Amino acid sequence: MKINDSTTESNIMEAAKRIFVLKGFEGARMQEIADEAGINKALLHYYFRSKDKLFEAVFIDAFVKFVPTILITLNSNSPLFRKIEVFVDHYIDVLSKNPFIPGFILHELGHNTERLSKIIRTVGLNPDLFVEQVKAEIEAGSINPIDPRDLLVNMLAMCIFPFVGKPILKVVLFKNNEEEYHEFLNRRKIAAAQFIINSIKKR
Amino acid sequence: MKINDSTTESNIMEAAKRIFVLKGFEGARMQEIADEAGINKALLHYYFRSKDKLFEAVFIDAFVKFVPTILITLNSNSPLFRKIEVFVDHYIDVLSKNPFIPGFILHELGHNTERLSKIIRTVGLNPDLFVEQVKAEIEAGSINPIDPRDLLVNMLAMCIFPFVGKPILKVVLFKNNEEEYHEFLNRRKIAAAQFIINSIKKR
DNA sequence: GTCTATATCCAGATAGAC
DNA sequence: GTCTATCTGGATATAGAC
Repeated sequence: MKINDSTTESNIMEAAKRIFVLKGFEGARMQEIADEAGINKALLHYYFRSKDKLFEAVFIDAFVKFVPTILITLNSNSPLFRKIEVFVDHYIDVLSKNPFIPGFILHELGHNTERLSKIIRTVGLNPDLFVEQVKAEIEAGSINPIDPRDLLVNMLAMCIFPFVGKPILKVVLFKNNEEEYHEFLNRRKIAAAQFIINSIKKR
Repeated sequence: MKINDSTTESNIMEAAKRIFVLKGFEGARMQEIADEAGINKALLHYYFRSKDKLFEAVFIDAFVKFVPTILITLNSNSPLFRKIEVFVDHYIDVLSKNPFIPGFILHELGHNTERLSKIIRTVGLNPDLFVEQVKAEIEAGSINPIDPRDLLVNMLAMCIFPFVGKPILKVVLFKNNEEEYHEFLNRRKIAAAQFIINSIKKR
């Protein structure tokens, strides 16, 4: 495991991550990354041979740091409703601190499917445990029938969409007011979980 | 109103839309657009002065053609549950035929907020009627209490996320199998509406 | 390891013939 | 209106001194 000392290499990685995440691969400039890291372009190429290589390093790092730590809550052994509450709360919390990550990952993944999708497989995201848990609840008759994968997609959608959709939501629903948008996000930590649970709860 | 004859100008617009939507502003090349339109670069600049101008024309066109025609179902005078069903069905249907549009609009909007957000305001998306309808239902006691804006966000999220999240969903949930992903989308036209209605329905 | 200077390439934009 | 040829700027990448 690599330690994140304050070496030049990790400086570059952090700077590159900020720029790439904000502007995307095509939009980012090596000059800008160099400036952000407080060094010059030549040094970027000394540490990472090319823009492509630097990007790939950054993308893998961002992906691995994010997606699994979030999905890990799915593999806990909490009861389903509690798990949903924790998942939504935790997910929205993490994304609030890194609001541009989901757009970044989804955009780059969508424009480099072949090259980057093997990264996903390498990380090995496994929803099986969650799927089984939901199936068990359905068979036990404690929740309404639903395809477990649909449920998972819904949970992801409810958490991620407010961030990728921010520019349009802010204008259309929140008078372009950053404050109102943030209140919305805070409410959402509870409201979204409630919405999901309400839908599958047997009453 | 402009008629879409098969003039050179509209040829360019259509070609540019395909390329821009697929690759984004930064990723698109004027050469590629020219090839797609079966003409040469110089002619692009003859009709639209610059890449910026061409992009803006394309973006406005895509935005205006899409967003309002979808949100129009929100302003019909159907009863709420029926409205949700129609909205979800119609929305997913339209997006299935134009799967890259939401990612395109959201990405570009997020990277050009100042410049493009006035376009949103110009189009004038107005959720007031829907908001009032939901409020009325809540006061009448026919659905569970919910912030109408939250409900709208949830509806959008349930429809849009499967498309922007396709690359990751396909790998993680559908064995990288395009066929399975499409079955998922088809199920979803009904399942998503059901999920939403279940959540707010009083029982 | 880090810098300055430079090479190389490519994309957007223009000139000008037809 | 449409083309070929060309200009120009900017971005990635390399050479080579320190």
